[in-house]
Amino acid sequence: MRHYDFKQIEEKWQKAWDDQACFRTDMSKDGEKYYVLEMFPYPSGRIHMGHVRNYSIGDVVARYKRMRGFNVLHPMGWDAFGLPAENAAIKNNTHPAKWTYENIANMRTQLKRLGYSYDWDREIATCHPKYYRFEQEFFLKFLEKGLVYRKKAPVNWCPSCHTVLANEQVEEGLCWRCDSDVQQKELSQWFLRITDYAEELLSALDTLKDGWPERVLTMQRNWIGKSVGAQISFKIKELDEQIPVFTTRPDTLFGATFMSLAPEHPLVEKLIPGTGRETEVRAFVERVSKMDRIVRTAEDLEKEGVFTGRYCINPLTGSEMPIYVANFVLMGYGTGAVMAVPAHDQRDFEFAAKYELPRQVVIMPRDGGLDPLTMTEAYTDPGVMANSGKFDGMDSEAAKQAIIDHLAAENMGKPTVNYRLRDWNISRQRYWGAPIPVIYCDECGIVPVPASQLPVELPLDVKVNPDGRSPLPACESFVNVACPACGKAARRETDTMDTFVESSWYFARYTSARNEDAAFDPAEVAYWLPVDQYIGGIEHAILHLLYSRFFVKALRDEGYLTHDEPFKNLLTQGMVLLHGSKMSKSKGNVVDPDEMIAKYGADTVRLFCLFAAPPEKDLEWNDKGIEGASRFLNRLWRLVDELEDVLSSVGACVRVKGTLSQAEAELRRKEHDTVRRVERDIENKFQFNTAIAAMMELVNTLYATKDDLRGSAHGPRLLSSAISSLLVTLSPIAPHVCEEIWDRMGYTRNLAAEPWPAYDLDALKTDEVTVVLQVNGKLRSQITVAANASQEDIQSQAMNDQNVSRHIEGKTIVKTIVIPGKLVNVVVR
RNA sequence: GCGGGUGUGGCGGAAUGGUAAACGCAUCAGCCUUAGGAGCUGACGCCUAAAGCUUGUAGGUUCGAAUCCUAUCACCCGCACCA
Repeated sequence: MRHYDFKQIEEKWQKAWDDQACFRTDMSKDGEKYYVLEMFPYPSGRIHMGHVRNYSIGDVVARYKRMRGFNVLHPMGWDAFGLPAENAAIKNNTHPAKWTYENIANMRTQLKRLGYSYDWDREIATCHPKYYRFEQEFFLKFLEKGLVYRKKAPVNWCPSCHTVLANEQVEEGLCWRCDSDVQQKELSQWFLRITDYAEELLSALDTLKDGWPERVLTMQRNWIGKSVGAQISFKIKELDEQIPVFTTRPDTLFGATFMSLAPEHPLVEKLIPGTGRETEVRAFVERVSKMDRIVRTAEDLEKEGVFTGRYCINPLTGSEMPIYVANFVLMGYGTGAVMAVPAHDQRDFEFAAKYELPRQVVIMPRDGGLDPLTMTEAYTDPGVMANSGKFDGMDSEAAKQAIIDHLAAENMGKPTVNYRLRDWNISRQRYWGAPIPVIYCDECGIVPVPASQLPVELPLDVKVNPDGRSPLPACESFVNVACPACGKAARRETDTMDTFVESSWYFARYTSARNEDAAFDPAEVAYWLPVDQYIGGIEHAILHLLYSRFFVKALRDEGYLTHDEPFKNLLTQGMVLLHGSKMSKSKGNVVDPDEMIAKYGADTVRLFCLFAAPPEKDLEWNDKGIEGASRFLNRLWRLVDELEDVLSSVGACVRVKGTLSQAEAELRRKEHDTVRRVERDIENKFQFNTAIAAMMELVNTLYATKDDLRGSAHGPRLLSSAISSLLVTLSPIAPHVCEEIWDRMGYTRNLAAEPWPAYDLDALKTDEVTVVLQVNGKLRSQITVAANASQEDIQSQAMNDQNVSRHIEGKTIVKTIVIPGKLVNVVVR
């Protein structure tokens, strides 16, 4: 009796796979390509259970696809720039680079201990100059093309991180990383023109609908936020100015009775001089702009405003509309100005009621009955045009276009599509990031770093400031540089790029990870992309996935790539919970993977993560549950141990010929049925939990039959065959223990290189089947009949069944439904 | 408010419209053992003598519904004064 020494076994096979370069990938290999990728980790120091789950799912896919004959690319790397390195450097008085590379070394060891089948030759770290030099190259290409630009704009500022944030990194007014209150600040920053791709990013979501979860598509759709409408210009009375307005309801233009501007609107300062209302308006703007962001954007905030003293002209009615500044109008959406239609917009309705502004009904419900004087809320549905001049009587939906056409002809407006999506601010006032490759020259202005001077390396001989401010502006050797254009003294940009830029193209870099001359080898990248299966957490539904989609399109248009989308299929795995909440250090509810591996072994940890829940659902960690997983592998181990004499007597690669006894046929059937079920469950949405359940059943069957079969005519070979099939199908999930048993059974080739077994449909056939008998759809009995029994035969047997006849006695048989091999339903009245 | 999703034993979860609760955890009983936090065998939704009842709730379609449709409730997630 040999003990299941998982530690020794796992070390042995990890070394063997490594020594034989089992998982090195090569484009020239046979088979259809398959690129499976898990979201790469931030090197925070140690892996957590979420990583283990994510990478275990990916590894099963990779190993399974390899066994199915695919040429599989399965790489791993490190999202290595970012704030935590700086914070840790401050705390531990070290350097972010040292901290990061040490963490990478630690975590790489941890991942190797789990036996993942990565091609480690393609490993990348985004903080390495050989990685980010290509990012700088992209930046310069984008700059040349105008896809990246610099502008002074109000930006999201996190006072705690001392840096700006992209809109996507602000969650409910708080910094996504540290939960600090985000402030607005006016700064000159670099922006990527992601809005140029808004329409394609939206419409191409349709091409992903078979491979991406619905809710991720919906979140992206909402985030892009397309609205179709019109831009309309309102002339200001007594001033040579116009107010452009975006509206989705041009059909209500005749009902626009006043104008609302955002407090930050630049026109406000132009409007108020000479009206005698400067003090009041400025006080209001001041008060609103000082309000806490969360309070101000709360929905139940009372709608307030102040009259500016100016009027604009309704382009259709010619009537004067008072211009208000209103607290609910957002500068960041549309044009920051809203034409107010109290009768047909609830916010305008409330605002008008408060300030006693006129209300004009211009859309009537189809069944009439809308009284402007007694209405208690805005009527926002479509209807029939009224009080709208020549448009009266028209369907309001049709009138939208008609009014836009009319305005366009009069040069007062145009059809417009508005997006919620804003350009991506990629400047960060932090040290540990990729330098933005531009130089500021007093003579020449903004000068791109010449491509020949790339990479602009991040200087490592600096010390991070205890207050978190970037040390780069004070780093003379970095900042001071000769202008590439005129040669005079100039200064480098000291902002670095948002780390989401690095993660927007890493999946493509894996295809050419060691190429120092180009970001991507054209043949390699064309062969491998898109990623066939991407796996990661739902938290990246917008940020990373939207940016990556944008980057692929932008790089495509620069000629780097030929694909439109990066990720063909997306699996968003659930979180790993302990006691109902996400594991986190601060909550103190963390299960350490290393401890679990030491206690149960990597195979057991992998098995549990895959068995406890389907991949998309949250997984509740359960200390008893992992013991169950451990018990299963031990049971398998003991089974083979107990059968060692039998197995060694038949050797490897057995074939079974001849007529089988019933018990023998039953085991053979179970073997093939298990292969069929495991294959089906993996192919169908990666349902590893039910695949494992099927394999557990096979082990149970083997235990139940082994003593009878070890002495039967074909028993030994059937037992050997069933165990072999079990090992092959279980090996993607628990690779080490399977390799070890496989080896002990006398097979010489590595299990990792073994093809997936084919199940035999003939073996699945049975002589007899159980047929369920129902009366009026209710289960009454069951009978066993020959598998080839005729419909009539089954029906007559069913009628003769005692339980059935008891329930149909004295009643009229209306009809009888017979599903061959399954059930009989007798309908009586 | 808009959009997406989920409701099944004590727990995690299974069920191409066809025997609800596979597989596992927990629990209980028995066996084995000097001992066991090991292993083996079995029981395990509710109510039961039988019948009957059971997939959040109420309807519907169907010979037959956890599964399809309608309504409703609860919970989770995303966006949100978006003009």
